[in-house]
Amino acid sequence: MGPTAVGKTELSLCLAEVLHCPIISADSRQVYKEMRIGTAAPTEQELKRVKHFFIGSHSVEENYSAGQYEQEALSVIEKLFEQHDTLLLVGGSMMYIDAVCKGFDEMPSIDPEIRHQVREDFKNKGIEYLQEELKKRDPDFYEKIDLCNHQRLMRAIEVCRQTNMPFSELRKGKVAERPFQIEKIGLDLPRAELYSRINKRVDQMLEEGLLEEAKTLYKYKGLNALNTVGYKELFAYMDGEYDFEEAVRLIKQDSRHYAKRQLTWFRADKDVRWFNADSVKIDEIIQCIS
RNA sequence: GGUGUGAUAGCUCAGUUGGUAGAGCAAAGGACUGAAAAUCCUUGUGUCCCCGGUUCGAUUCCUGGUCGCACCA
Repeated sequence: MGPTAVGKTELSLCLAEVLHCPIISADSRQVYKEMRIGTAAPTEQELKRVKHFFIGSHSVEENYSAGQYEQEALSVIEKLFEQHDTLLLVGGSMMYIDAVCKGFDEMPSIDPEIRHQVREDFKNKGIEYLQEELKKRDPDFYEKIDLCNHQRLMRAIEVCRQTNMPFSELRKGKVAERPFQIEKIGLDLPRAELYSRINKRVDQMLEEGLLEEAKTLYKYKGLNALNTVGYKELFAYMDGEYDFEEAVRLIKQDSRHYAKRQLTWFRADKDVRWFNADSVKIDEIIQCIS
C-alpha cells in the first residue's frame, strides 16, 4: 500500500515475478474498464507480465462498492491459494484494503427505494432532518458521528430504515478472521518528492490522452465511478466552469489532497512496515513476507 | 526624468481614526465499516519593504530611499 503515484505498480510487478504469484488489485477506480489513463491503471504490457485481478473487471455502469469487492476478492483469494503460497494485494484504496484484511460487519443490502428516499430527504429536507432522524433512531451513533458529514449520515440512516435497528448495533467493528496471514508493506517518499511525482504524472496522463478519455466518459459524469480526481475537474472544464489550465491545476491539487488522506489512514495502521519507495530493495520486502 | 499610486501570511488581498493584525486560497494535522480517488472536521507570529523623524508607543502619520504599476515627458 502507499499513496497515489508513489510507485506501487512497478515494484509490485517485480515482486510478483520473483514470487511467481498473481496480483490482486485493491484500487477502487482501476476496477473500471472504461477508466484507464486517469487511474494510472497497469498497461497492457504490464498486465502481460503478471496476472492481475480487479483491473478493468467491472463497468462504470455497475454500482460497485467496497462491500461487493470484499466478497469478490475473498473468493478470488481463496481459489488462488489452492495454487499459491503467497499472493500480493496491491493498491491505495484504504477501505478496499481493509475490506480484505479486516472485513466489514454483517449488514443487510439496502433496498434501492430506501437508498433513493434517503438521498431525496437530504436534498429536500436538509442535513438537519437527517441529524434529527439519527438522534431518534440511534442516539449512540449520533454522539459519535461527525454530524456535518452527510454521506456517513445517510449511510447510517439507510441502514436504520432498512433494518429498523440502530446502525451502531450492527456496526460492531469486529476484525474478521482470515484463513491466511497478512503482512503489510507501505511505500512512502518525502512529501516534496511525492508531490512532484504526482504533478509529473498528471502531465503524463494528459499527454497520454486523459482529456480525450474524459470526453468519452462525459455521458457517465453523474455516476459515482466518475466522481474521481482527474475526471471530475475535466468535466467541470467541459461545462465551462473554469479554463483548462485551472482544471489541470486542480487535478494536481486534488491528487495531492488524496495522497495526504491515504497517508493519514495508513499511518493509523500500526501493522504496516514502511519503506522508502525510491531506495527499497526487493529482497528487503521478500524478507518481510517469508 | 516628472506626477500619481502601491508594498501586510507561500499566493490574492482586507485592516489597524497610532496600542505589533485577519479573510479566501495554498499548506499541515485528523476522522473514516458497502459512494472511500468519496465525504467531512481542525489549525493563522507574519522583520505589516528599508533608513530616519514625530510620539509614552509607529505596521498605521511625516522626510528620504528601494522595488512594482499607471500616466506624462
